[in-house]
Amino acid sequence: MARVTQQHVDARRESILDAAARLFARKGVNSATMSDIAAEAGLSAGAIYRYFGSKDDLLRAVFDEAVERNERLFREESESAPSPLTALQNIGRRIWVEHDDRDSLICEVQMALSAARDPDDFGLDLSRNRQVIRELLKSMIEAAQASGEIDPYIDATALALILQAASGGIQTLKLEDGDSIDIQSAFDLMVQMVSGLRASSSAAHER
Amino acid sequence: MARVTQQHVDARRESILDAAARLFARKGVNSATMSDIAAEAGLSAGAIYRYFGSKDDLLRAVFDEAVERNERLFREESESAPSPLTALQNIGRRIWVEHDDRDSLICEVQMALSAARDPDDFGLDLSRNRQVIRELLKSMIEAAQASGEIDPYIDATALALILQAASGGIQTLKLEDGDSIDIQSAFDLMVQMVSGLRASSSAAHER
Amino acid sequence: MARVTQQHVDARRESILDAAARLFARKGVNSATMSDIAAEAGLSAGAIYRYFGSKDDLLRAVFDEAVERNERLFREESESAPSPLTALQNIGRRIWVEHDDRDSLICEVQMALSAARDPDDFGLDLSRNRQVIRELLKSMIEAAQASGEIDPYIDATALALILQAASGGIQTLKLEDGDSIDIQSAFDLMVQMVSGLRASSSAAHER
Amino acid sequence: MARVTQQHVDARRESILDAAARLFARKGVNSATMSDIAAEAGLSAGAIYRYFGSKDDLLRAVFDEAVERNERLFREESESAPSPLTALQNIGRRIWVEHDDRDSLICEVQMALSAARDPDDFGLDLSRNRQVIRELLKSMIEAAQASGEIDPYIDATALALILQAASGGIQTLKLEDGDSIDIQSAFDLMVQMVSGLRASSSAAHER
DNA sequence: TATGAATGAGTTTTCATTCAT
DNA sequence: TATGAATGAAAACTCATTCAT
Repeated sequence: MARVTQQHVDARRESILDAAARLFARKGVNSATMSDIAAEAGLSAGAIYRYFGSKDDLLRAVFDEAVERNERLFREESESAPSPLTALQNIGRRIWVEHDDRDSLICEVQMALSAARDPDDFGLDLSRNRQVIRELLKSMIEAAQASGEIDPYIDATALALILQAASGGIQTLKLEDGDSIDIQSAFDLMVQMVSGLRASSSAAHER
Repeated sequence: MARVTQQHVDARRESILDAAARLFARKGVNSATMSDIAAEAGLSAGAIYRYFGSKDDLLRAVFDEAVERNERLFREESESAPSPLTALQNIGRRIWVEHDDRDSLICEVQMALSAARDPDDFGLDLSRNRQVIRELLKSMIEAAQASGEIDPYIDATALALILQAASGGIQTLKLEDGDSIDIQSAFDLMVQMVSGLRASSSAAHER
Repeated sequence: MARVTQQHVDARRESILDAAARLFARKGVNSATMSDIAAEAGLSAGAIYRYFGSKDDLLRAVFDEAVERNERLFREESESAPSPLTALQNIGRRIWVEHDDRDSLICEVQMALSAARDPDDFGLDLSRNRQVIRELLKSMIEAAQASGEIDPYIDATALALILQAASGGIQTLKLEDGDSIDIQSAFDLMVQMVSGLRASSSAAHER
Repeated sequence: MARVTQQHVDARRESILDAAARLFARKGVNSATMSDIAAEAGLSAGAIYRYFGSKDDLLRAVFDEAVERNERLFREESESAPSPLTALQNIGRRIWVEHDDRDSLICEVQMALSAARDPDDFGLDLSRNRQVIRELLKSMIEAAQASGEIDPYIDATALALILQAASGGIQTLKLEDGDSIDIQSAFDLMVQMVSGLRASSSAAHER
């Protein structure tokens, strides 16, 4: 296998990362053994160590990739969308509705991680990442408020938190109860609820 | 030793259950060791086995209790509230805002469980439980629609799913990022968004 | 085993330390497995971890104890002996001739350690310890020179090095070829060689 | 490929043997991995197996070569030296003072081996080898006694043991504390101590 | 009943060895 | 011949569970 160059190595790395993300999300970080992951990737346990120094390294890599995907998602949509609200909707659609196996992991992995690990280890990074996302959401909401798409009297921070919570929750439910759920309808309704905030503006700032 | 009556036994059982729930939520099911739990309950590791046959039994008991609490929560509120929407709001408030350590576990434990276990074991029960909750929510929403508190053209199933997802997500965020979050504002906004569905009804059923 | 107090715990710790020292010396640090050590101590592998956090901890403990024994040996003899040379001889005798299994490990363990480990880990401590011993030997030799027991023209540093080398070497040989060796005669001759340095003084400082 | 002749194969074998000896001595037999050795020899791990059937084979080969070098050392010196004592001194000098990396391994390797391996495997050979060396030393000492260079009342066996022990010990110290040691002075003193045995003869056999 | 020492099965990790290229 | 990816058999370590006290 002397000729199996970088390309092959990269592909392997990817497939391990993929398998790990899948299993971390499915079984939890602790329950997913290196053997499980190796099997899922079509390898023996020991082989993984050629690509990742330890289970923790692998975990970190999965996490980093999830973070990166998330950022890319936000960046792409906010750059290409015609308006802030549209951007928000597109991001929401991609998280709620459209997704391959890999995309769905963006949030699950983080939740699985946080549920399964000592906060001292990863917790800070996870928490920081969630906060960053919340800030991004808040900025987009404020932009939408500035452009008149969302009621300016709404508490942007609170809305960002709700969107994050609902998205996270939906990911978990999709992952676990996948078949018995009609995501599309839920997403449409969510959009409607956010849009509805325009009409109810007077009620809002009088509370 | 005959004097160590049922009362004492029950108290011990309770405190173990309590400690277990706390630790399962805090560290994840796998990372919480029997010794951890015993220490948290003020016992030695071996003693737990007098009250629960195995860690799995304990896990199951914690789960069952969480389910039971959840049911009690719904029952109490729907019986005492003056209207369906108020009931929903009260339930929401108790889940989002008011809660002692124990209550906050209602959802976390479920998430922790689902994140940490092989779906073959617990998954079905968890999934079934979540479905039951969704049905309950749906019934309450439909009741609110019947009484004119919520726009009747709204998809009750979708709303139930959103409420469940958001509540679950909020629990996780509270558990992990607790300090940096303003739950009360988020809850108020959530209430407003659900209420807002009344005003936007015409838009909704024309989609 | 609730009543098995500190005394029992200490005894266990001792016996594990004992077994570990024996096996480290006999098979080398790497080849001596935790199971080996446990078996030698009459335990299962896992049990050791109740007393020592890791194999490295155990190694360190064995090392520390060896150092301590060594120091005690030097201290006792140099305090109680009637003269510096006698002290040196007594120390020598205890290292070369008299010794139970445990004492013989004083040096072997250090050699086994150094032979089997990455110098980055333990090497510095080992080296420092050996240097300390050499300094002690040198001081004793100089005292003997001051009191006229050893030729003052002898290079005390060089003699200390020789004594340390010979003692270390002897320990290894004893450990490995034990039965086929007549230690007593070798020790007597060594004493004679050191004593002989008195007579050859003139030759020495004329070189 | 037919051109890659015996010459090339032998050179490769030599360089692997060299690398292995160096690493066995430096890191210990267990800690030196086949990859380490291969890298040190400028090869890949798998390639070694073209020259040595297994790590154990390689170990054995290193050992055998060390033995052979040792024997050659003794043979050369005892043949070329003008007198038995001079031969002993020359051998000593080559072991204590002069040596390239490879020569210094003569003893270290044996010590590393013995420290790192189950006595059942190699131990016997090692022990036998050491005994052979001791016998050689003894013969040379006896020759020196016969020629009047060393006091005939000295116990030749005991002196051989001391020389072997001191040489072995020195090798270890040199390997590990190399820089902080003045070998030359120690060697000179050792020579002096052996020579001194001439003068102290009367004292010796009267003890 | 409670303790906590001990066991043993399971998990991560390492590395000699094999083998497709 | 040489490579280095992959395997698989240990070895370190963890922890649910048992049991003598």
